[in-house]
Amino acid sequence: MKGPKKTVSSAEVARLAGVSRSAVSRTFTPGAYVSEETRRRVLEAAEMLHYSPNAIARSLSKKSSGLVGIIASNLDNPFYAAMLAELSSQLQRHDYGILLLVADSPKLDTLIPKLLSYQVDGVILPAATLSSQMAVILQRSGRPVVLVNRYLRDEVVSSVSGDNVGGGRAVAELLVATGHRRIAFIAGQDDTSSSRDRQQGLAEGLARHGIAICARETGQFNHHQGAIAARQLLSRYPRPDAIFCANDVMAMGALEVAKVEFGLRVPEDLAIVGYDNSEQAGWPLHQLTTVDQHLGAMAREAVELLVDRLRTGHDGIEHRIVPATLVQRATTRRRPD
Amino acid sequence: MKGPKKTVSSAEVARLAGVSRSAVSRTFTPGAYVSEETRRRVLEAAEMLHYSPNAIARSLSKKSSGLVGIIASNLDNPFYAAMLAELSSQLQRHDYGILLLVADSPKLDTLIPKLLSYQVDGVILPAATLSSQMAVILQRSGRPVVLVNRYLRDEVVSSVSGDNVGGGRAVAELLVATGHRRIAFIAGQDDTSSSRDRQQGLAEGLARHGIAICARETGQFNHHQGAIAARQLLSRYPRPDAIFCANDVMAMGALEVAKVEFGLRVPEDLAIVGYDNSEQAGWPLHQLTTVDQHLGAMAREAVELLVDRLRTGHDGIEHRIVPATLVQRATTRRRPD
DNA sequence: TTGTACGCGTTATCAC
DNA sequence: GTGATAACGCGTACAA
Repeated sequence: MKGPKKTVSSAEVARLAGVSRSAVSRTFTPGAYVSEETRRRVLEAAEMLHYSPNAIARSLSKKSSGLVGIIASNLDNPFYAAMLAELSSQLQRHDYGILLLVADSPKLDTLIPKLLSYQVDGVILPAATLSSQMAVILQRSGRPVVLVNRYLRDEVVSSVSGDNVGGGRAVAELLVATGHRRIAFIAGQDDTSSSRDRQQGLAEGLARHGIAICARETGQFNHHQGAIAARQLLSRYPRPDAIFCANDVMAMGALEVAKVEFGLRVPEDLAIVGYDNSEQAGWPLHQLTTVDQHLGAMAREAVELLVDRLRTGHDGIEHRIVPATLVQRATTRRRPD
Repeated sequence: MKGPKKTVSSAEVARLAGVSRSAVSRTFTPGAYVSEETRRRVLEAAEMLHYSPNAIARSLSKKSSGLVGIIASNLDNPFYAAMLAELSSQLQRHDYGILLLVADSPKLDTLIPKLLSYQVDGVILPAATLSSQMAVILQRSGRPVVLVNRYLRDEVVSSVSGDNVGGGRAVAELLVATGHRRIAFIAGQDDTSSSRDRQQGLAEGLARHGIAICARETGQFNHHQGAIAARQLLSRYPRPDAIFCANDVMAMGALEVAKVEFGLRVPEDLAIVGYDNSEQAGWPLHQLTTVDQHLGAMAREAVELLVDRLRTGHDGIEHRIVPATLVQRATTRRRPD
């Protein structure tokens, strides 16, 4: 029993069913006028021929592909891997297909036009580090674009992000309440809004208690650089008594350096806080205090935002912020009540 | 400066350049007969109009979409996240677009036809756990299909996987050489070839020294279940002195249980070995001995296999195996030389 | 080398 | 309700 090597078209179904191509088309178009009788005959013929409508042809005719482009990157970071899965899931729920572009490749510039050439209806960019220039190029193509976990200063493109400032503030409050005074920050990449805002939130929160961030290093959002940054910070004198990292991966790097290399007890000698509440953060060996970004909600909002633009056709820029929640675990001291 | 809201076609370019549509088409078709003169004029006109060929229309005309479907799953497992990134990168290198399907969603059955309706030229399935039935459905659609990290008994569909048997054997040799005799195994999902083969390799390797696997639990390839499985194993009497897990994530779960709950010293009291050599396995806090699958090579082979089928049109079933390498770290004792 | 004409599979429009 | 017919944007024999 071999399947249909050759592609079978609506014309053949029409012929077999003894109707016109239009009838076939209507049968497969939800909410179109077809009598029960013809519908039945068409479906029967389609079944026999293993027919199913050609989405490519439909796209051409409808001038809309039903495809959404996702430009992913940093899939080695669990947060972005999970984000991709969540976005895909949401888009699939809305019946959109997904054209994936992984941006870690060098020749990204040539890949974007390629994505566009497939007539994607819209684009989602879940990325802290993609050049902002890219978003503008996409926007210029006339399709709705939504940035996730990052925004642009000039607000020229829609975005959904977590409340990074609020998250940073919550961390500040926790650290101060648990007796810390020398608080350091490990940033991600400098030009990302997420890292910048988390730092700002921390600074603001500390300022309320007359404290300033005592030191700062950059960790590029990855484990290795995070470890290096921590090494720098912990070599200072006086040593910080708390480190807030712009994401979990860096925090785990810092945690390792603190325990393994400096023999510090966490949280007695040093408190460490991450950001993202990735699955690993909850594992017994880490028990990392962190901030939950509510990744699922972010994905939902992003897709909703995009789908709304797609359905209604209006093209307003919108900027949504999803609240963040502090998750206390074992890398910070218990807060006195 | 707004971009082209309306889609611009080759006809308009042709008119502006004073040539026929064919000339435009040829200009954008690598290796077609166009004089330098016309090519220049066409490109100039195209530039002015911001024209770029419509891949959807081309697909319809050429009866080939240039799209490859990837059905991903378990993106929370770093191995599969990395695999997706690597496959994408390779496909992009070969100039293929990627239609992504994330299979964790419930209504997968309705999603596959959707994928097919976009006329993907081929499909890659990087998945240990996807139902084998699905692969057959895809195969039946007449498109080349490549399974990654899994194969089917009846060999009816092409595949690329790691040398799981060899990897298991290498682990057995290491454990025996470092003095272990009571060796347990934590399996992934039972019906997956990868888990099955790793166990078989272990069993074979041990058998050479007259040893049998002393106990076995199932951990579903995830951290939580891996921890539960380890809890079971370590509660037995006599306690195993080594545990081999079918992947790293489960091994890290086991490691935590051993250290935190049972207060065991690793590797003195208990050796633990994982599989995948994921990035986390190398982190200082884990230092997990594991087996490197050479994920990059697997992805390369898979794409090569598919692209070859696509270009040449021949449809032979092929089964490739990528060698695995043991990576010794701190969760096993030093091997005496 | 260039242009004409047709086909790709579908949907939209309009008479019937 | 139904069936011709014209788009949709492009590749490509074929003839010139």
